[in-house]
Amino acid sequence: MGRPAALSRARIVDGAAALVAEHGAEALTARRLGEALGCDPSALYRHFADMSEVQREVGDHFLGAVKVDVRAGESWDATVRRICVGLRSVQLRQPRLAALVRAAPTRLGNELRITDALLRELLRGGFEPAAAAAAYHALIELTVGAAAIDADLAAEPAAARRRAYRSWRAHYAELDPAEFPSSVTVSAHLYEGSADDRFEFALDTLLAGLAHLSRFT
Amino acid sequence: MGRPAALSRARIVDGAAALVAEHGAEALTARRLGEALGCDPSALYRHFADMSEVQREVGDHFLGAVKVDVRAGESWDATVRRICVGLRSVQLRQPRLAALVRAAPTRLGNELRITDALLRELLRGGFEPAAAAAAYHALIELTVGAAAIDADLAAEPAAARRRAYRSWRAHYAELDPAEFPSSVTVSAHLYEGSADDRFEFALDTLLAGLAHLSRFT
DNA sequence: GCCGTTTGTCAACACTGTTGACAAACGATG
DNA sequence: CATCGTTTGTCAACAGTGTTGACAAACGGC
Repeated sequence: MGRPAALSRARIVDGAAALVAEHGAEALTARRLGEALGCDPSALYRHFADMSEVQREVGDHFLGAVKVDVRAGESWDATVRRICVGLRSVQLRQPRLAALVRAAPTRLGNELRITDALLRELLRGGFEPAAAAAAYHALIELTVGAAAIDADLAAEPAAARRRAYRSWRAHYAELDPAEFPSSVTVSAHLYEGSADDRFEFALDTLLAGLAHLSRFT
Repeated sequence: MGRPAALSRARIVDGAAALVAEHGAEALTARRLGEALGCDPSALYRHFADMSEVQREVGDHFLGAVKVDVRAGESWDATVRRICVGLRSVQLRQPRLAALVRAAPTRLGNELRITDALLRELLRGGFEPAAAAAAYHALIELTVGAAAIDADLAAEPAAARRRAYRSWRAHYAELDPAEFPSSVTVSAHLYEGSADDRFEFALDTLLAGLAHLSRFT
């Protein structure tokens, strides 16, 4: 019944993911996606309510790269750390898409997988369900949030990133010491090292704080 | 020399801030701003390189609402907490603008004020400059990052927020226990309470972790 | 063979940021 | 006083964006 479907949700998401992988998330527009799929842009609306629905699915598609397997002998906090670092790296690779996934949980396959793995490790680490939920939210806020901050610059080549950090550092160093004394004092260490270093320090510190809340400590 | 300027950076920023305060950040477009100021949209480009420059200045304008004063007898971590909570509340009030300010530090007046106050408290709290910088970055990543996550929903009325949280919680509760056992176990506590509660738990836990790194402990 | 449904096409609408050519209005100069 | 150069705002246009409603093609069931 009805004209045979050349398109499907799966074909559209695949095409969209390929487009994003090759030309970046800003290339994911109705017209470019239609061109890539050999159809009119408006045909997409037969399968998705709007473009943001396509973006959500593509976002979850990329979350598939995050490894959440259990490893024998690995402590709960080491596993949590590994999952958060992996989640961050995926989000940094597709900054614009990450922006769409972070506001609300997509509750699609890959996101559920990651959520369940984090909760699994927290329960294993001696957190009661209520404490595990609180710890989960704290970890996600830091991980996804920090990725949101670092995403734009992460898209630039490493040399440009270092240049930006150096220029910001210099800016703080040259402030008026009377008005911004602490900034001038600390300036040499602001934006020192990589964004990954800074995130991992924050994550380790948060995990240390969380560890004190476990039943096992 | 030259035609007298009816516009100025200050007038444009004021008009833009008023526009944002009344109609939200998505109303900040060249055409609407031109209309509000009674000039052609293209006149803005005589004073700003592009619209993102206007947005940065408006973003910093709103940061003026964050109180960073010192209070006699308040511990360093209590002050840091207060500043972070204040910063978050401003960012939640103007979610779209916050998105533009977070990728790179604007290094404009109000942002510098907040940065200096946080560093001041960390130095007072017994952190060496390098440690203070690391702690500052961790606090900013959590605060600004979490705001990025919560911003969209924060724009909705409280009833809609609670409805969204309840619906997500229900979704986790109804997952297949064989595939997502931990999610089902914890589901009753996911997205429990307000986003502010969750943020403040994360902030307190991070601050507890940081406190162990101070010279004074 | 017709009918209804599904599905893709096409043209249009209402937006967006941005640019280049033009004109008005001023201060300084001859 | 007239002229010149500079500054500043206006206008029209370009190249995009998401989205919608009318239309036509292609199929399964009757």
